[in-house]
Amino acid sequence: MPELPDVEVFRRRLDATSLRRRIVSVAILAPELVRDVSPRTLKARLTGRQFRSTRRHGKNLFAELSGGGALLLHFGMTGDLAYYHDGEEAPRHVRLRLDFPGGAHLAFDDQRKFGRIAYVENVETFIRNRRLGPDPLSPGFDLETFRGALRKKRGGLKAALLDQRMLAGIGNLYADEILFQSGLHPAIRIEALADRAVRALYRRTRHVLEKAVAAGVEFDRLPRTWLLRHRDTDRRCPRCGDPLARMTAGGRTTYYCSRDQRKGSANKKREER
DNA sequence: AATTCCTCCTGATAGC
DNA sequence: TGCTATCAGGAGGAAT
Repeated sequence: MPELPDVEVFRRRLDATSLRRRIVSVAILAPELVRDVSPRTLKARLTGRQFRSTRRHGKNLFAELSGGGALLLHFGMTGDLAYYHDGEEAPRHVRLRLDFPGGAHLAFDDQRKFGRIAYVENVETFIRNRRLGPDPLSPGFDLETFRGALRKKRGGLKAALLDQRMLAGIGNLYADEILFQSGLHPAIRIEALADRAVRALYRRTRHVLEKAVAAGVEFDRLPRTWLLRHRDTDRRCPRCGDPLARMTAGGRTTYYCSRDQRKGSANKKREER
């Protein structure tokens, strides 16, 4: 589930609940999710410390520790970050649990166990080594940065949007949404994009991600004019009412409107809102 | 370099 | 009701 907007919501949740509180104990319930360090080392790095600040790059959440280093969480397909107290219902698939004084807990929940838990010494180094592309909601993400990212890739547009080395943070749902709002076909070749299309794509990328964050990723609060309100319900284009087309792009199920999302430059200009 | 396929894991749902 | 097949908001690796 978690794409950039979800992870941003998790980050804010961590900020609102768990900063500057002593981690009194740590439970690693799924040691196989721990990467790069041993579960034992991770536990030692966390116990007795506190989180000083958080950062996010794409779908990666970093909780920076007092005394250096950071806990890295990647949420895979089904990850969630929950905060709860003793007596409240705990999430069902807790893989990592941090305990704070007074019976408060921060839990990494992940049904399918595709998530990752790690300790990183330096956030910048991690991002560089991973070759992650720029984060579309970071302050420096301007049109030129976007153009630069696109230049590194060729081939199908949606597959490129999903590539975390081109841009970090876009997943299957938001890729479809961005393409829909940009009026671009998922399989259009990057090298065939007109400059006007590149600019629309840039604007829509930021718009979609910002609005999703602002809505707290509650789909009910997003406009019905958005594709993602329809892909699991009536499967009709909110713009023209046609049934949505379905294809595979970048190895993922893709919904789009074959009337409103074209490969050529024949699109008539439009932007909602 | 791009594309396709497979794999990791668990659960919900559709179809028979 | 019970069974099986399919699918799922991620991503890394292998083969072509």
